[in-house]
Amino acid sequence: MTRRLPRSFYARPATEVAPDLLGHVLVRVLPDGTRLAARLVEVEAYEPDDPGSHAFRGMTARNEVMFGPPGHLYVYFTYGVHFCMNAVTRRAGEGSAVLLRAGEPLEGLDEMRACRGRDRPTELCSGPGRFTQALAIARPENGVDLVEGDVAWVERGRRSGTTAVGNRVGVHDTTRSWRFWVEGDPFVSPGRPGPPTPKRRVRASPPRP
DNA sequence: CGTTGGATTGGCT
DNA sequence: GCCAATCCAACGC
Repeated sequence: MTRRLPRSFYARPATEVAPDLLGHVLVRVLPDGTRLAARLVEVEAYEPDDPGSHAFRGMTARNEVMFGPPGHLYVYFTYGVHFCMNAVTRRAGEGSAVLLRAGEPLEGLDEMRACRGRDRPTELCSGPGRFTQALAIARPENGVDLVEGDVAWVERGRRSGTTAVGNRVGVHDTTRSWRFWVEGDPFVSPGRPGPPTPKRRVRASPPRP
């Protein structure tokens, strides 16, 4: 039996692949052979007809990997400081991916600490920018094959806990609740302004005294 | 061609 | 709670 998730796993809508990824293990092998691993606990889906997606306005040099075949890593640079990584989903030409937002460190914690400059396990892979930094994933890793390559892949892991659903972080769209995480898992990212669970609509403020 | 702001984070007021 | 860091795609003129 093989532990690695096959191409067919990724060749589905991101909204299906995303929750299914929770519990599986992202493995990253550094150039020197060091193996790092983290259990996925928080992801977000980005679909073709989705204004919040980089792919929404068509293919560009930046997002071309998103339009390639499924099972590849789409890495992009943001805020002039950080990298974020995604697993490409659906079929070539469609433009869809799952953002890997957080993981529980399993192997290579000291290497991750060196990359991150932090010690606490919850500060290693809990957040999309942190996650890529901990695994030493940046521009050179954009486009790597997660199914046949030897740089990074996803192995089958055990599903545990309940899957929670909410709005995506930093995406101003309350109609697509495509963020998925393991309920109560301590390695889920803090999500700055507070985890974007479905927002309540607030009524006009009451009369002042 | 200039401006704006983002699938973020960490440090400081 | 606020903001700087620091690149670049998207959009307006």
